[in-house]
Amino acid sequence: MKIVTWNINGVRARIGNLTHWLTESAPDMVCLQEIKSVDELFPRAEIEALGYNVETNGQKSFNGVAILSKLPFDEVNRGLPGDDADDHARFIEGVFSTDQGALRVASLYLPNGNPIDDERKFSYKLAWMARLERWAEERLRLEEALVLAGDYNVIPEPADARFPENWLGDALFQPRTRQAFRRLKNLGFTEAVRSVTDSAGVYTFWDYQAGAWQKNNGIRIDHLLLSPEAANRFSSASVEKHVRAWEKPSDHVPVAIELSLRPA
DNA sequence: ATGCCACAGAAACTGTGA
Repeated sequence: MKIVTWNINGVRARIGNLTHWLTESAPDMVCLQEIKSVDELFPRAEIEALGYNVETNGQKSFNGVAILSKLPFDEVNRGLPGDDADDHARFIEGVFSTDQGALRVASLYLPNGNPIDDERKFSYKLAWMARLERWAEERLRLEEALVLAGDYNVIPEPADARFPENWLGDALFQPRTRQAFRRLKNLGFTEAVRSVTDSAGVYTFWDYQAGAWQKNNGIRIDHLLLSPEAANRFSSASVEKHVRAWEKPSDHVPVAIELSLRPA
């Protein structure tokens, strides 16, 4: 089973791009972030026509996440628990039946957190990460195949940026941000890409500005975390970098994993 | 120190992103 995370940066602006990629890449499941659309305007017909079930947690203008799946949804949950006052659409979870039992997949869009001296921004990011950690700890107790896929807005290590020195003052590379990501991983997750390669220069985002793509000035901020039950079925990971060179690209590219699971 | 570029929504600009 191929599971992919992709920050699409506006699903309506990029629906042609998305359907072309779905046909080419043929994923079983896709976690989208930054759909920038309310649920009513999400272009579901084009995606359903390719054989996908669609569940969204959208919002006007910003944020918004979705899961596209060839497997039917047994259950859908919207929103990360832990703060009833948080009205950002950054989280959706789906549960599926496989030959190995339940598969639980979350599509998450972690807050950017900049600027770091703005309490409303950076502390919101850290609070969101703390909520994610609590939620993940609870879910791990289920001992299911669990995949936390999304735009984490976290550069985990210096090797995950072409120019790490440029990111020292940025919320994506702050010590507290990196520590929160380590704390989450250390609950018992395997980070998919880093478990198959320790190479520097693996990036998932290149800014639109200042020719970042042409200069390969990238960062690795889109991640998939696997529970032990998912990691035991995990065989490969790949970054679909060529998509960044397409016409009207997202600034992020798809990150894919393969799990040896079959539909129930 | 800021803009570079891009999207959405309201409206020819602002907010947000990373």
